[in-house]
Amino acid sequence: MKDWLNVNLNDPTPLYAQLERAIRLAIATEKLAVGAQLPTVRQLAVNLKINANTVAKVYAELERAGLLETRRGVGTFVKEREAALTQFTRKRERERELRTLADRFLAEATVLGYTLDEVLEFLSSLRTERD
Amino acid sequence: MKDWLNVNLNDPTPLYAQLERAIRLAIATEKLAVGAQLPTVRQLAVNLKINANTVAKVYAELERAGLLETRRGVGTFVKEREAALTQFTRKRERERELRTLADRFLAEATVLGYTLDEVLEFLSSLRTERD
DNA sequence: CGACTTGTACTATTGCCGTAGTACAATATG
DNA sequence: CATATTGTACTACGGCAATAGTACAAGTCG
Repeated sequence: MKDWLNVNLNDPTPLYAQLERAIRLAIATEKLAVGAQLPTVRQLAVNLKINANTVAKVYAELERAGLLETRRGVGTFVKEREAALTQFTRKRERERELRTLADRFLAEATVLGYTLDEVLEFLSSLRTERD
Repeated sequence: MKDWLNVNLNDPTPLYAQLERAIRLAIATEKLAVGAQLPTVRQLAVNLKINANTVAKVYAELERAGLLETRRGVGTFVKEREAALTQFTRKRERERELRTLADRFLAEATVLGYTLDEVLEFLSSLRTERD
């Protein structure tokens, strides 16, 4: 359960950045629905085996960004507002971001020993098995 | 000229990690062919506006990984791949990891508004992008 | 009210990334 | 041989990520 929100200690990317990405992604893909409660700061820290401060900073940052809403003594929840942001980004920007994502993904895949062709083949196979 | 091998200072990912990724990717996509010479440590440092030590560490790391070969007073070159390296981990395991990477990548691309087909097309274009 | 839960705010400390500068080692070249 | 070029090694330093611990603030609930 709760396999979203994971963090990789081997990844050189800072934990706070990984966690923020994970939460943003979970919200965007609606694995975290609007109004849903996130794990408490302390609980998530224990789950991910990271420090509570790190989690707290991410929550605070995401609240500043308008994605989350926190109520003391209650918990942290997914706020209503969203969606417009990604659509309003320009085409060039989106392309650049896709490029970044692809670079990361391919680099990680090649570390596993896959060639570019093999990765492409794998992704192609996903196309058929999806809806 | 040489638009591969770039680094983003805004990205929270450490520079050395970004650079390592970029080089691995360039090799995988054969923008850096086997035997090709990489920029010198100092030159690349100037180009990317980062410190020479950072570049040197990446080169050293990639040599340890068996991807590069360095000859003092000459330069750093792409080594011939042995390909047997990756057989250490089990196939099932590698497949599962690739699946995880792919899922995340596709989810993020989807958030950007891309379809699976568009992503595939984009990745395919990387293969033939040779200049 | 009082105990509990939740998020927030500090301080202190450790460790690594990245920079800066310098010196050295090995090789090519004239 | 002398010099330039290339990679390597080392020290020192600043900055920030992350940990650890503690205390506080603002709610909930019995």
